[in-house]
Amino acid sequence: MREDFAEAVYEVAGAIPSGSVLSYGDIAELLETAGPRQVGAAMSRAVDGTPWWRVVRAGGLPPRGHSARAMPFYTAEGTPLRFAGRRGGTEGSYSISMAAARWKPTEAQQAVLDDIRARLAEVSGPGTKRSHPHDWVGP
DNA sequence: CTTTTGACAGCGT
DNA sequence: CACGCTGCCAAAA
Repeated sequence: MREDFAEAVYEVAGAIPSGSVLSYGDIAELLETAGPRQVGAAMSRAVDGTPWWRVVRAGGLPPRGHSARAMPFYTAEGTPLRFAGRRGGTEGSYSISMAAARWKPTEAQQAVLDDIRARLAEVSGPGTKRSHPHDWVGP
């Protein structure tokens, strides 16, 4: 049943509740497949309707080249932000308070995420997987 | 098959 | 705090 990596990423993104966020790395870790860059690559091709602004960089910075477009969503959803300088209105430079905004899934939500991961792993199950005998670190 | 390419992460300067 | 470098890993060329 062919679950694309990108598909899995979109499902996870869609599972993030309003007002919360996950980092690219978080999602990569969740899926136990690939790394942050693949998640970013997938998000860049996300279809309209995907809550892309809820997937941010580890440091709390919004997706490259999309900070301005993301801002309204954060203010609307009440996502905890921090502003540079916090002196007057230096807007344009802001970031998300990861400590406060980072999504902490409940058990039920975690189960859903696990399911997504499992379906993704199904693709590279026994048989289709080819080990990498290449990277042995040798004595 | 090899090479290039990212909406990244982490550390050093 | 702002760059710059290196590591990363799957997909596309």
